[in-house]
Amino acid sequence: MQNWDDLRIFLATARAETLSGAGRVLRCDAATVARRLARLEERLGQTLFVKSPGGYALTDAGVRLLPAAEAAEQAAQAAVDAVGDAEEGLSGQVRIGAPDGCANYLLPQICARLVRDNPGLELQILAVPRVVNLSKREADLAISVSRPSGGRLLSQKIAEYHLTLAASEAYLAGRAPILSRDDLIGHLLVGYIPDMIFDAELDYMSEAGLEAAHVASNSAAVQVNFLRQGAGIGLTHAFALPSAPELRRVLPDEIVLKRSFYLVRHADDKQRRLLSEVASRLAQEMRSEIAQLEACS
Amino acid sequence: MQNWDDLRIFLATARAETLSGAGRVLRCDAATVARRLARLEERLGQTLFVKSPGGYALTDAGVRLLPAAEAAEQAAQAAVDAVGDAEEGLSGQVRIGAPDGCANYLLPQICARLVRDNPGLELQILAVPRVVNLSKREADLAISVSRPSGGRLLSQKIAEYHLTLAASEAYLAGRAPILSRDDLIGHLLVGYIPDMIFDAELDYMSEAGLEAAHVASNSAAVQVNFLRQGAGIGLTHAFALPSAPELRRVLPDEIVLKRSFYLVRHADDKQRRLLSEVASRLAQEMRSEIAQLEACS
DNA sequence: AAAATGCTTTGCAAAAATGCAGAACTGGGA
DNA sequence: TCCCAGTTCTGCATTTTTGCAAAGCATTTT
Repeated sequence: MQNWDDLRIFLATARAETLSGAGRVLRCDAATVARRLARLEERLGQTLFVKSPGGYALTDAGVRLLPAAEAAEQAAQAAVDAVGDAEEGLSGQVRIGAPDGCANYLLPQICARLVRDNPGLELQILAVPRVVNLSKREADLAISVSRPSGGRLLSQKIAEYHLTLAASEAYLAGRAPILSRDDLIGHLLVGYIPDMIFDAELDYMSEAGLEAAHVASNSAAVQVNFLRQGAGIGLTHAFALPSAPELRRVLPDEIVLKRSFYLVRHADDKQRRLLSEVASRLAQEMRSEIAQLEACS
Repeated sequence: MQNWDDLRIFLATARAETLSGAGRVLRCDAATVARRLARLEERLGQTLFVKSPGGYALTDAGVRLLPAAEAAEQAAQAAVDAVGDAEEGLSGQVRIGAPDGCANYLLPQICARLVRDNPGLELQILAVPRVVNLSKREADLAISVSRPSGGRLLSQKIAEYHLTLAASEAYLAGRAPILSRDDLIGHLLVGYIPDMIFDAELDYMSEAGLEAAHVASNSAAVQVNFLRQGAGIGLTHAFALPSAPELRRVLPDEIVLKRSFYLVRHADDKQRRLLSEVASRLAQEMRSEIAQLEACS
């Protein structure tokens, strides 16, 4: 292998499945990516991608090459880890994928504390309305509402949290008090867009025995903002309520759903001290943050 | 890590311990090596080498980086292996280190056959008057006369061979026939340079009860050429005799030393199909070659 | 059907990396 | 003592690589 760096370009392209996509993550022009891939193919004497205006797709030889390129990525990561954090403090970059409720109401303050305490640390929050694809390296760490199914992934349960019905004071003021489940009939419901529920755990409404939402979003944060605007009643994360003072719990004792956050990471990353440290502190901080936020509402 | 290829330069320099040495194996200028190392150090924010006109020596950070760079090398090798040998035939480059007796009288014909049968294959024979350093990647495979002591090395016994006393017809013709060990007294002896014996297994002479050599070389092949020129009597590889028709065995039944060749390779290379294949064919060919050559003399 | 959006490919100018040659330096041997 | 062989370092010409912009294509949207 004459130039190990071409493996980096190959890997990015295999993941992005497109020259321009690879160029974005590599911070270079698509033309450069194309030329370096061409060089790699020439040197290996094998065509690695089938090229089309729709993108680049791996050939058989390409998929054979993939694991080796991933191993090289591991090594490169290990390299920066090896020289980086010899002394105290965490340093480096880690990207955390999370469902948007968590990303909006928990991670900002937690990550802020973490980077304040570790000047060399760089955290990125990737809020995605779907389960984040760790295998494609969209993120180093992912927070999920269920254990991952398969793949070479490690998962650990972080914390439990609760969902509760809530609505704005303004909305409730103009209507009859809600004292039992039956009083919910006729109310506007805020919830998920049914066919965009990417994880069965998010199907709150049917579990709570509620009908489909009248006002819906794929984003938990948007739903909260609906509620704040008085759009109706909806199930939201209890830990989101303190940041929305105009919201009141509805039937807090009757309707309570319990969920858990899981932290999942790639099995190959087990050795990476930085990730292990961030993961453990993240879990710890999330536990206390949830406990505190849920208590004060 | 912005450029994985810099790890390649780093690794070569760490092994060569000198910019110019690294430049030679990398086939590029020393200045280039220096500049790329400087870039790598800058990007990692750590100084990797202490520079002196005597060469480059690893710093602490450098030795921490070393295993990661080696892992990257593994991955790069796996990459070329992955795409290279999908179909029939072996292809790629493998360098075989061997003591010079083996390198001269066995490997040439064996390797010639191997490359003839596998057009994509490229074999290099590294004849060294010492034990070849696999850890520094001087060779992919090594043939040795003893099992390696330590390190992450795998070894397998290939074949037994024999050493016998021999001298040229011309030399013997002018002297009294040698019928017993005692008749050797007064003869000129050809052997190894005592203080250049790099492996105890090569200390034939003392084992055979012979005194120090009058004419010596560190090379078994040179010793054979001494014998062919009628310089005296010496212990040589039985398999070398067929290629030297003017040599005759001396006391063939009384003095016979038995030795073995071992094939040793790096433990990290266990996965590399090409190396495994070459190793096994090499062992097989050497066995039959030795048997054949020793028989016809 | 036509426009528009995403992609790849290509040509060209700018930027970066490389090789070369020479200078400066060090250590070892006659 | 001087010299020699080995190294690293530096400036410059050349080659290579890169980014940009335009062009070409397929697919989807209007």
